[in-house]
Amino acid sequence: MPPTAVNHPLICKLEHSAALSQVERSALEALTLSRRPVSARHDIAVHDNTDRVYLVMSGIAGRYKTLRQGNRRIVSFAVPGDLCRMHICGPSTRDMRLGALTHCTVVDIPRTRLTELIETHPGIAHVMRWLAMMELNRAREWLVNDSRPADRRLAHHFCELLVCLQVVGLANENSFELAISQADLADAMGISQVHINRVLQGLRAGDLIVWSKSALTIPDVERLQAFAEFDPGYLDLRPAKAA
Amino acid sequence: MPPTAVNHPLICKLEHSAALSQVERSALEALTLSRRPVSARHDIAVHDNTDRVYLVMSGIAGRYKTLRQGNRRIVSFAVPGDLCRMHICGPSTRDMRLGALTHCTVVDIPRTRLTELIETHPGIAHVMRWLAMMELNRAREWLVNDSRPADRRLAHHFCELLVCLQVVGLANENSFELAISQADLADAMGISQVHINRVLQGLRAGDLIVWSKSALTIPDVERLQAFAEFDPGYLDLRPAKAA
DNA sequence: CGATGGCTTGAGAACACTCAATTGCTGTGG
DNA sequence: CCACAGCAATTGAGTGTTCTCAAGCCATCG
Repeated sequence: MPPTAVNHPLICKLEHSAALSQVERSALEALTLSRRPVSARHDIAVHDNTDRVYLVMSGIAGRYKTLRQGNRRIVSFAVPGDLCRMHICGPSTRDMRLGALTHCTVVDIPRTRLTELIETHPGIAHVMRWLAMMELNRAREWLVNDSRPADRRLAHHFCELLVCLQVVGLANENSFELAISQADLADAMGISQVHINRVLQGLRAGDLIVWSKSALTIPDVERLQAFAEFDPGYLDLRPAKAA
Repeated sequence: MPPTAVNHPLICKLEHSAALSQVERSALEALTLSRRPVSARHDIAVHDNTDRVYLVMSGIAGRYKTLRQGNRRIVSFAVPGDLCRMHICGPSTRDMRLGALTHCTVVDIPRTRLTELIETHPGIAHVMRWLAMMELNRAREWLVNDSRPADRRLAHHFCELLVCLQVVGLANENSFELAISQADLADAMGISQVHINRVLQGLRAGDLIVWSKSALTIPDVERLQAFAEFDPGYLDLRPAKAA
């Protein structure tokens, strides 16, 4: 197999939906040559610039909005392979921001070039539709998750991260690197920093997770999934990559 | 102007994104001839049937999921003109349900016929992409909303409902019919029935809303929007319908 | 008249918040 | 090597929100 499919998180992820032709893979790869570092706690997207799409190549970013009261709500994580600001029209989402939670490497993609690719390559158009749908499923799953008690909610996030990082080869069977802060996690769950600390301690005490030195390990994945009521179906990933 | 555009909620809503040709309007209309009543508290969608899309013509429905613990979380409302179960692939969303909150009239649309329309009419394809994007924006806005205190959160839902119903001509400047129960509202907000009752009393006491006899009136729309921190930008509706 | 479904109220417990202080780690400059 | 600043994690204490359980009320409908 070509090394590009393995190393390139976007292609890696998209091919969990449907296989791409070699031409399509190359076209996508050509889009993502020039990379740019973004340090933690800095915004990736220029606020009112809507003619660019951003691809995360490494690190973890977050789509978020800051409320008048001052608290920030992260509405989704963007891990390597995730395209951001795809779905924008007019001045609509001008107050939804995109920031790096850890140090990130990103690619700026002109929206027009991506549109061209979609119009000329049916395979790319197909996987992009799949992407939009999966993002919607994911957002609604986060809403459902918001109704769960905090400990199960947090567990659910960990389960989702595990699967999403496995897709791009950044997690093994039961662990992955997670360098974000507790404050970021709190903002993603909609609870306070003090409280997430105590919830984390609860999960640790129950041997559901081990999180030290930026490495998160899940001793018993099935047990954590059962605890979180996690069912990966909504991510709609094919069981395995059939080269 | 033709009466169909005024009376048909789906066309009415889609034309807030971009104008459709007369041929496209007729094609959509032809899809939605046979209507079916669904009484309150009954599911609209057959659980594991994924080859149909549902269009709400009257009443209010909700997309929801029931958690193990027994509580139900509504992740979005479907008002007249809303297409449901558009975005499904594989067995993914098998546990996300679609139920009528009030008495509803719905149209069952074979997914294949809608796909045909999208493939043959570029205008329809365009507005469908807009629709998917708006649903994602909306879901993320609900997530942000979940971080607000309960009274502001409820106010935000009312503001959104007002705009969405105005789009299809089911709300006037500051009021609309709202026949759903407090329990439904509670499930949409992720709080208990007892609590929503008290939050409602708070909004009523502050003269922010009047809700009696299934009619919701907002005495001062700007004041409620300010209270809820509501900005309709995420719905991406054009200011007015230009015939 | 009784049944039903929805709304309202009370009371105590559980959960999550804020404020504030402490600890530990890490990189930097002297 | 130490002092220091900055950031993240932790802990305590008191407060406020939201929950559950339970009962009562009020329409509507047969």
